[in-house]
Amino acid sequence: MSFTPTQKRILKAFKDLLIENGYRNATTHKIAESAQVNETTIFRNFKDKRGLLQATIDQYLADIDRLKQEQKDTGNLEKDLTAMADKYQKFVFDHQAIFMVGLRESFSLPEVNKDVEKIPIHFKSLLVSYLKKMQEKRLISQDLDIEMLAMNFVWLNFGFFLTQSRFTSSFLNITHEEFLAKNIRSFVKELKY
Amino acid sequence: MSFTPTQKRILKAFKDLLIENGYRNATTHKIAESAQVNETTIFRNFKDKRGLLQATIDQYLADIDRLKQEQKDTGNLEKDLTAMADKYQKFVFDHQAIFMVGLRESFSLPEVNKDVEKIPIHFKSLLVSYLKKMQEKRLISQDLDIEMLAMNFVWLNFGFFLTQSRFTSSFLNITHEEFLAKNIRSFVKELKY
DNA sequence: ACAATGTGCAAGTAATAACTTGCATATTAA
DNA sequence: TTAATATGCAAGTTATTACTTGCACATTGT
Repeated sequence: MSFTPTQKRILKAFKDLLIENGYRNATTHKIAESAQVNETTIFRNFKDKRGLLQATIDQYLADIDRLKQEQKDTGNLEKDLTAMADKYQKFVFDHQAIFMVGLRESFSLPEVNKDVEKIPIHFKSLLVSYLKKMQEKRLISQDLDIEMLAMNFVWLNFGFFLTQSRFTSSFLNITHEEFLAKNIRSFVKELKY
Repeated sequence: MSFTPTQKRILKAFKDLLIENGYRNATTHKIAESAQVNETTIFRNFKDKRGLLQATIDQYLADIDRLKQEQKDTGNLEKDLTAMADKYQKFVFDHQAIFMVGLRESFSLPEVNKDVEKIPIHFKSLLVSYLKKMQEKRLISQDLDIEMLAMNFVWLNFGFFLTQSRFTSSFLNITHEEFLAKNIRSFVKELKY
């Protein structure tokens, strides 16, 4: 999992092209051009194009494990939920390349799709267990459909992220900070007694 | 805008492949196979591959115009918002092919992306004007951030649709009906006094 | 009955993309 | 200083893909 400077440049170029064109349409020619290396250097370092994808997935999976470790609740709803949403959004942003591939090439690369699916699944279970704990502590209303609220929050974040990343209209887009501040406050309102 | 049975079969096969593989990776060979016609028949009917895309876009644009026409409010918040969400989701579902292409090939086919962007833009402005009207009629709270709530609703629907269409885990997915029933009720709660 | 129209089929073309190979050259490590 | 290692470069291979052409055949309207 440690890479030479050349390998890092190649992987960076590869990821940029994944975001724009997806795996199948990211040509080794363009990767080489963007990384400013000779095309053959790619094959010598990563064996084949699949090797590039595998290296990217390996980085991603290692990072998911790290994400699952850290977790600290304060009991302050707005603060905790903001932190969770922020963490989730930042993670998806950092791994945008593999995330987009998992979405758009879900049919041709089902393994990648399975790996990407792990994010919303983890995010949802994180939310469910957090909300249940808050219910036990009597900090939020007792008659809430927690499963639904958690999914609601996941969909909202997912929808926001994709709108930001795929649409340019300012009519649809706000800043990450504004999203966190306003939308989470409104979500928290739903939870209170 | 009227097509022969052969042309309809070709367009159907094309759209199915757009959903799975996107435009660039939908090969004329596979389209022909799926439509059970000879590959040459495609070119004779639609000139080139771009012609297939254009025909699909034309159908989509005509349908968007139709969507913008129909609009009937009852004043019943839950009913109206459910109808809107339902209409939006059904529309996106019907035009999933072009919708997915606009998302995943936003860099290589920016024109398609622009056309697809029209949906959330229209959906948002529909919601904003509806909520403003309800505010004037004193049917919902006066101190609401309507812009934000409308976008919130758009993101929620968008996130739900993509999760449904791209992820298979039952942990993340519920039925269309359940989504409408539960999530909209919860959204309506936020609006009331 | 016949002419137009649409489709199937076989063959081919030109461009692109993922690799391979062989060799020259530059950098680094003993 | 020398030997290993990494990279650049030029050329080529193989497969795929969008698209073309020419001809045979079948359906349909007059």
